[in-house]
Amino acid sequence: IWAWKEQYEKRILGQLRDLGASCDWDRTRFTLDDRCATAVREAFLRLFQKGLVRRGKRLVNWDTFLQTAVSDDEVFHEQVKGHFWHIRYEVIDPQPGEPTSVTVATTRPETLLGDTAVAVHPSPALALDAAAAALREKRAAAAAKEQPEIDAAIDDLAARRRDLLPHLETLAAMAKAGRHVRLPLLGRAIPLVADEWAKPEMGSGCVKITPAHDPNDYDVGRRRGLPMLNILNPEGTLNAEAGPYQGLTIRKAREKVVADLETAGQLQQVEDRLIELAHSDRSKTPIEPYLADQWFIRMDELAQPALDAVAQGRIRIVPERYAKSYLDWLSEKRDWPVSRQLWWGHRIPIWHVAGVSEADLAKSFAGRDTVAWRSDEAGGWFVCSSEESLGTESVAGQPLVRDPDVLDTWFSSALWPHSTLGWPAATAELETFYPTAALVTSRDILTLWVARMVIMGVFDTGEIPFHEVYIHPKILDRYGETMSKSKGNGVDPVDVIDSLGADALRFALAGMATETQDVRMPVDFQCPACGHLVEQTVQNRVKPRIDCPKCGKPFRTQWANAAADLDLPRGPAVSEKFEAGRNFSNKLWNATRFVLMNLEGSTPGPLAAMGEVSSLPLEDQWLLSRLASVTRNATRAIADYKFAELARELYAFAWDDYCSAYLELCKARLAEPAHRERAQAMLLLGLDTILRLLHPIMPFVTEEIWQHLHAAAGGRRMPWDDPSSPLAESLMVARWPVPPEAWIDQATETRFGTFLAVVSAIREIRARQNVPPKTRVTAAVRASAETAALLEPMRAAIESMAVADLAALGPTASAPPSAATASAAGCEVFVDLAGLVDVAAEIARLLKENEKTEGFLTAKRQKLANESFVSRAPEAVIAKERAQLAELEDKLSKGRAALDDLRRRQAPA
RNA sequence: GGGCGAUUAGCUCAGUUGGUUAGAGCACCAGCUCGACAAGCUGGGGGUCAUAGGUUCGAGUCCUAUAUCGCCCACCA
Repeated sequence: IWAWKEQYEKRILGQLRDLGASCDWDRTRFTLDDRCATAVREAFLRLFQKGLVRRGKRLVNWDTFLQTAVSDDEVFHEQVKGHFWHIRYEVIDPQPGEPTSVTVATTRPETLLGDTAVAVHPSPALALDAAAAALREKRAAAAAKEQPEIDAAIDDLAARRRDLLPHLETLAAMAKAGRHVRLPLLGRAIPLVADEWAKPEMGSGCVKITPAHDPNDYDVGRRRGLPMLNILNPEGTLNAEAGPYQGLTIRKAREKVVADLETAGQLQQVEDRLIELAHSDRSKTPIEPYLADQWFIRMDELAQPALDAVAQGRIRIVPERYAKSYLDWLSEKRDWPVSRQLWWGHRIPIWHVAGVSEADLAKSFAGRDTVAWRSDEAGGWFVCSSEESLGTESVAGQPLVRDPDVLDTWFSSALWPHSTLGWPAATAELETFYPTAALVTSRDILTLWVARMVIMGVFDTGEIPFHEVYIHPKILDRYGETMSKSKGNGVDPVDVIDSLGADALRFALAGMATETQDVRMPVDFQCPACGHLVEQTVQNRVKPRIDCPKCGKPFRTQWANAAADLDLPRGPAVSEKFEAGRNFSNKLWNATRFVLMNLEGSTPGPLAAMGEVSSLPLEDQWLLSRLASVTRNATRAIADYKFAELARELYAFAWDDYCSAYLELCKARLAEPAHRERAQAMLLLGLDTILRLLHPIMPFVTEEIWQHLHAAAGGRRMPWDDPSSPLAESLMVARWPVPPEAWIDQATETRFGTFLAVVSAIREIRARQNVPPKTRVTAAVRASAETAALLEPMRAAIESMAVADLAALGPTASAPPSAATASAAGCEVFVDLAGLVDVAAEIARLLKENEKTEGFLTAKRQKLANESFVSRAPEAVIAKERAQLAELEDKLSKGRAALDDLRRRQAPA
């Protein structure tokens, strides 16, 4: 929304400026009256009444075309051709041996009308030495070809030291003695001051000081207690301070000042040079630094409770490291400038009235606690009120004139937690929902927004506004830059929703929400004609239309505005990042189709009565164990704001465990009437649980599936559902799963892992021997008696999943005469390929495999031979290493035997 | 100038209190349309964990320095 608003604003203002229009803010400004306006006025009045609102001065970036201050991020710098004017200021009553004038150089000669001092460095010799030392250091570190340039600079400094230093020393002494110079053209006497801002290594070593129109000069002015003269009117003409130049525009004034200096003989030199000039992003007009009266909120008292809330842990910031920047920033207790010169916003509820006494005010507003006032220290009064209609009143015949400024957008935002609940009225919502639970936001507004919400929440209600603050990562573009309105590198989420779905978007975003990392998201434009992906680059990302490099047809982008562009088909900005989410939705949908298809003819009821877990088949015990541990991990991930972990855990469980393993196993069971019912129940249990766990990050597809399940299996109950009430109408209000911890069994998961490894080993042999998928093979598994015993019940499953007949399973199982081998989880797997086997390929693979095993074995032996490892490492670690060593030795000997076997077989051929 | 963070596969990212052979998705290679799913299935290749030191039996993980990048703040940290 922000980006769009900016685009419109820029376009409109740019066109106005091109037409030579001027801007009258009093007519364009309007006040915002939303449900928060009352809260804003009330909160401001309370601050005013407590003496926490003050009037003060501030140097702002002034846009003379818009007649408004712009914030730092609305400023861009551009090199322009300009001049450097060297101007002579005469010294008043020079003593013998003193110079009669000083020379300063400026790119903005008209600002001399606002000069209130000329500065020289207090100790020029030291400053020159420091500069020379810095250059020598730089020379030592610099590459050879840069050195001549640095040498020249060092020589220049030496020359300055010789020729200019005595002069500068004299000036520094004069500054300390309180001498003055005469301001050209206006004739005012201004002091010569000593300040480090004047650089002896640059120019004449002297610098003019215009505190009201230059940030550095403003600092000097504050340090030296200089007067600050604003010589500009808001629209960029000179004001009465400029004397004879009053009423001229800056440009005209500059021409006239230069001409007059020339006439007066005070212009010594004019240099051409390129100048880095700040421009307003909104109007493209050069920025004028401008000293303006602003409203401030005093922070000294207000900040402390907000500081304490985080320091004492009543507000928890996640990730924790951000608490530091919050505390550091608040502890400065810097006053908050709240007035803004914008064309929309909440208008400051302060009116000004002059020519009345305090008694008049007291009489006019007698008995009204909605009005407060304070002297403006110039004979008038500032009146603050929570009543919007105050401006229609008058005091002793004098009008109340409202302050033209609006409040900083963060002022109303600071009230958000309580104003949206109805404050200042004591509503039921406020009572029920305040303080809120968690605030989720981006780290760059931690101070701007979060800290101020805490401050204002505590000030207005006496309570902190929330207990936890979650700072989420930011998405960057392919170059690692923050997506921003001015760069135009944003992605419209609606494009993603249109092409891949809202769940794909949300799932992918959750997957990106890791604790530390900001995420790069390369984006492409998708050609609507041919589907070709056009990489979004710095060049094309701000264009309203792009010609597809493949099919040549043009399409429009999100920036299209002209009628001709708007007629083109839209080329959405897409990213493959979201495809995994779309594919996952699809996978869930298809798995559901399988379950529904196999539920036909059954009417599932409560699933609680499944009997002793230990009496269930291995795969069912395994599913329950996985279900319980995944649920536990997912629940914890949500509580800890670890959304990426949540997404990964559920993706892996649903796809690999539920679909690839369990669902495949069920195909055989569903075909047998004796096992069908239990398989149906277990499939439902798994799917239902997955839906509930996924719902927070994939709300739409899970709800849709839930509704379908309602039709087919509305009578089902999970063990954690209330058996006496009907199943939840919507997934949104269904109970979060709470499987018993007792379901979790590590031994079961390990055993099931062995089974999967055996299946995988047979499949691997098939793949590398290019056995067609439907061709049945004969396999044998040599395993310890213990392993064989637990694999025996899975025999049918192995056979169906690996498309194999298991000829032998046990410690004595032997390799068929012509076999390919593989090892899996301590078992040896043989596949009889009778004549089909590619012996040469098998030998090559075994050689490679054995070599790899030997490598590990050598490393392992060395480790265990290392005296310091064996004596210092924990017992468990050493035992583990020994077990691995034994396993590797076993694997190698089997590998070598298989190799010998194959070589013998190959020899006769 | 101050502070915070990052650097791991071609790309985008995980990696728990230091302990098996560092993982995922996409991309890549080979083979597959079997009644859930080609947006899929099965298998595979691919990494000196930015660089240099240090601590440790053991470092992607801890410490120091360097380089590069990002962000916030800047008269006051």
